[in-house]
Amino acid sequence: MGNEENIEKNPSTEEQIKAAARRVFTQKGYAATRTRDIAEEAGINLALINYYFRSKEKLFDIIMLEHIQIFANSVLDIVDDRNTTLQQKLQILIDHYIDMLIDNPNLPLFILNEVNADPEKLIKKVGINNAEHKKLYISTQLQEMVMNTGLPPFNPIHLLMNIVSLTIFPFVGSPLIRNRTGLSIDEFNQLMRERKKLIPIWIQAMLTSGTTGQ
Amino acid sequence: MGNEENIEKNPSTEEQIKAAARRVFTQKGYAATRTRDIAEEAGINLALINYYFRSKEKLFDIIMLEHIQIFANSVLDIVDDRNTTLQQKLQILIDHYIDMLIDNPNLPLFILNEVNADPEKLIKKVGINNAEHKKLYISTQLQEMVMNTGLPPFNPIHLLMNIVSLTIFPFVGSPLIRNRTGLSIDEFNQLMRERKKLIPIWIQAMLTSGTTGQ
DNA sequence: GGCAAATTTAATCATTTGATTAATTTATTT
DNA sequence: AAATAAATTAATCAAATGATTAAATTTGCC
Repeated sequence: MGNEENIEKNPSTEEQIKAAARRVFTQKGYAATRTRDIAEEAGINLALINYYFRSKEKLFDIIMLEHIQIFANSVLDIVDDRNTTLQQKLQILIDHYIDMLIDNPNLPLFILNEVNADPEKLIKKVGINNAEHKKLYISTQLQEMVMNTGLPPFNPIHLLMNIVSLTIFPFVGSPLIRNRTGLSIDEFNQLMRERKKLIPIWIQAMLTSGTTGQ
Repeated sequence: MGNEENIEKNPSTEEQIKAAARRVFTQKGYAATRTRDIAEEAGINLALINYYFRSKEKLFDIIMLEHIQIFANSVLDIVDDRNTTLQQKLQILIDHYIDMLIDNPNLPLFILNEVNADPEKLIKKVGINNAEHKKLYISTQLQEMVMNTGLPPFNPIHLLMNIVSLTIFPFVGSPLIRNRTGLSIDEFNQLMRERKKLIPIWIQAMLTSGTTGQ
């Protein structure tokens, strides 16, 4: 009992707990989640959570890290691909994220909350070290694109915000949207899939509208 | 002691508690907030919270209701004004909301969370009765606008989502954005003020781009 | 089968937390 | 000023909650 090392454990129960924790944490957030909720959801004895994960917080950290990885997953590859145009990258990213969000609809709110609770802690924990700030190929492409349009100097932050807003926000607001419109989950998801085609068009329209920043 | 009626109370302490509760609840959410946090923040004795507000939940409901009212405030008037065009309405709404969000930056995440926790409960509590679904003048204007463009049939939900997304999401993501970009609060707010002019232009660009719905 | 390690369980602990109580202080009324 | 009501405080309660423990059970191994 009470062994400190991870010397070979039954992955089944451990994974059961993680799966339950994933569901409960993501749906209710850290503070509102009771370890007993997780135990019940997983159908296991309460003590097993501490047996396998030492503490509620350690378990949470694991789930959080996984979620961040889901979020960051493959994005670097897409963004740093030298064989795709900017437009192609945008399309691929939006496709990727909307599919991911349909599968994990309450991921964004969960992450936004934890970032809000303590931005430093999360960044540190996940370890998005600023070494990651190496020049990505997409940056070069953005620069070029801005040069090539005869448009007034261009603030890329607005562009980035817009893409992220248009893609993610509807999922964050989905409970309210669905409640007000009466849309079913399937109908809502169908709308989101429509946005895969629409968002790139809208972004393009913004760009050629002549103003995307001061 | 323990009187049940609201027969005249010192508004000072009561308001002090409400102000503290507003800050703490909005910043940490319901579950993570301890009544002791509120008492400390207000600089009053813990028991006074129950003396004035009966329970944590009752106090929370009051704060929440206030917040919703801030959100809904004056919107109906703007939206139902027969003397402004659709474009003017859009501009006024965005101006209004961005100013409000600069003053209350963590209001959206707070509300999104509580809606997410229990959509029914919130709607019921706030009492957005569907009687509110009377025909607003803006609906007529939207219809007309859609008719007047020769564009393919138009899904207003996307348009609404886009306006709300572009306006609100940057505030929800602000901790992350600021952390990543190194922007100060003032610089961030300046960006948001820029968006007052930009969002209507972008929306217009979307509309004339030929596709805003299936 | 028998043994040791790993896993699981039920019971319990110590804190935290929302709430209450009884006593004290302050304000209001007569 | 006395009496009454309102507001405030310190102490405490009961339930909830994260965590631990010791015993029981299961598993893997010879």
